[in-house]
Amino acid sequence: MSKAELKKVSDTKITKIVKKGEAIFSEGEKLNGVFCVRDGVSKLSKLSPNGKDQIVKLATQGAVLGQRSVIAEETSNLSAVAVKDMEVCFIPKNIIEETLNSNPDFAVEVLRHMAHDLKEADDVIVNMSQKTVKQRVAEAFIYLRDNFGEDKEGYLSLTLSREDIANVVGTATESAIRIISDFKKLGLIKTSGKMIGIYDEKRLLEMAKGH
Amino acid sequence: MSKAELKKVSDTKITKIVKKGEAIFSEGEKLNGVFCVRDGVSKLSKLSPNGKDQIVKLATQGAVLGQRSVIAEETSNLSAVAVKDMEVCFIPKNIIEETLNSNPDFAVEVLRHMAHDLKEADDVIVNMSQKTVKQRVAEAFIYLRDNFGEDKEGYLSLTLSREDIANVVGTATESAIRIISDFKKLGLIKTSGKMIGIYDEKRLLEMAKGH
DNA sequence: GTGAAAACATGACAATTGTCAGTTTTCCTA
DNA sequence: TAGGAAAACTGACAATTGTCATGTTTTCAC
Repeated sequence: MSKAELKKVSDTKITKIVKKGEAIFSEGEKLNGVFCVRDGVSKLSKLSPNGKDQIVKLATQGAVLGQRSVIAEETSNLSAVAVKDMEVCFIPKNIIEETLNSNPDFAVEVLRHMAHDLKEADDVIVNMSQKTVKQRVAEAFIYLRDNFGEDKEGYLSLTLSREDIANVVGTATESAIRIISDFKKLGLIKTSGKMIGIYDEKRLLEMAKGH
Repeated sequence: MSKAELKKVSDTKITKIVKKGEAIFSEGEKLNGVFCVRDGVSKLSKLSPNGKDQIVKLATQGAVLGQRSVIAEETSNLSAVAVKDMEVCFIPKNIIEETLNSNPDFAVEVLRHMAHDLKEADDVIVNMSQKTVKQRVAEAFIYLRDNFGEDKEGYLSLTLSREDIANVVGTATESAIRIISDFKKLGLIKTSGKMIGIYDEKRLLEMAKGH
């Protein structure tokens, strides 16, 4: 089963609407299938012992949620909550398992995909531990632009709350807000309400790399 | 090919000795196979832009290194350096690929393994971003004890330099050293040269969770 | 054994980041 | 569209962490 075939399967399945703020699944939940994202954006986060949510990944169109847990036959280690109204479809566990066992190509494709996720996770670890909050915020904006695009006025298409930005970056909401203000004063970005637009990509990139 | 069969294959291969401090492979290198750890311990680390090394994982007996890169057909995103004399064996890429394509069970097993690694990576991300350095150091000692054991005098079997400890935890070497001194003063651990032993596991665990 | 290099340790200080306690703005619903 | 809740913002301060400079101990090759 190729990606195209998988898509075909997912096309035939009934899709479900998930409104912004609603959960698709929660940490610790046993999943009996995976979810394909047809539209919208979901944040995948994990609650830390101190009560804060760390966002580990943002998933959009084409992403598959819950794969890891279904394959490892474990409860989910992450929660999935929509940050933009979503359309998702569900593929039951047994279909996944059957296909995995019968079709090596499919397994290898999933494997490749997971290998890629693992590399990304390694990169996040290094960023988290070796970069300053300011650098991580700068990087986050570039990431959001590259992955979700911007509208005609130059604002990021994906609008996250300040709290969500802080949770992506792994810092206190107040710190994130302060840094956003600083960036605005420095002319690196512009804001309008909660929307954020990149003005000076070059300097923002320099900032992300550290001066 | 089951894990046992894989082990058999690896047993027939010529093993190589890697001395403490020597590299098995480096970041950016193209790998034409994977390495099975027969004995010893390797650190998997990634250089951050500011020149510091972040240790992402410690691999010991039974671990397979380079899997991710071979599967994704990418250069390695990590360096592997021995922190304790090692014995490793090499399995060429083409054998891995053939087996992956012909044997669904093998692919599924590798998949499971990678799913597990991915979960661990998510946990590390949360720890890095949401815990204090002190909490992370405490956690590191417990991790080292649980995964590598301790000798009869109660010292951790795996002795890392203070610098390596700092690189696991993602902090400055001086900060790590200071915290180790504090823990010693508090009676949580004992030290003898660079060796470290856990005295009060309960309080160390409390420390790791945050008070 | 001995001397040099590396690793460990400590002090002083500055920079970063978090917390708490508010005020202002925005957004949504009735 | 008014009113109330949630989100965004700001200031003051404390805690954490990094940096630099320096002294001490350990390690290891000769």
